[in-house]
Amino acid sequence: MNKARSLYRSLLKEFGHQHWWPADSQYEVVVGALLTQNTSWKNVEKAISNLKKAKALSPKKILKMKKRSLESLIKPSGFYRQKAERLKALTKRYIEVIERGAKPSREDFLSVKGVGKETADSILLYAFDIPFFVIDAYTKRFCARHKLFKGKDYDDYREYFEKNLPREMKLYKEYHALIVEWGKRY
DNA sequence: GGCCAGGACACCA
DNA sequence: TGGTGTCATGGC
Repeated sequence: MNKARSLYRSLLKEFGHQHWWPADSQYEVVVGALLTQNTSWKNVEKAISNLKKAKALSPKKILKMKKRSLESLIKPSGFYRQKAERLKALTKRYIEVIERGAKPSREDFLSVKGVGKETADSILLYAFDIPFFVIDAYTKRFCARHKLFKGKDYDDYREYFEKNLPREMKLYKEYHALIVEWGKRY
């Protein structure tokens, strides 16, 4: 067993299953992926709760809603002006992807302003069940701390994990969630 | 009361 | 390509 796999086993043993991504629908995952950018999940929960209470957590509602109204609902998640703008753009793309029917590509979401690699991969993995390994600041710290891998940029790290793990969507989901949990503690 | 969160982008050299 | 400023709220 390689080091990436054995570290996964220790994380799972220490923290247990994380049950990511907590959401009632696929679209809710997409919304959460954008709102959680550089933001604690607690604050994202408040924003999503506001959207639910306003019965606005659907692609059509979000698109139809006035930007000011959307801003006030997602305010707790911070950066609310740009997030309102970007959430609308992402939602528009999401609808196109769904209506097209075919499996979404990374570029489908990466090309949306405000969606970078981590957010795009989070959407592909957690909303669409497509095995892209999600990299974040914790992951890089995790690699350094355990002398697992030293990469140059995002895709270096992603490829490292994807080459050293079986290509299983459920494993990718759990591993990333565990690394985040690890990162909060250490 | 300061620090930072489940980032991304613009602008600069 | 690398470094820095900006966006903003709420929890600890």
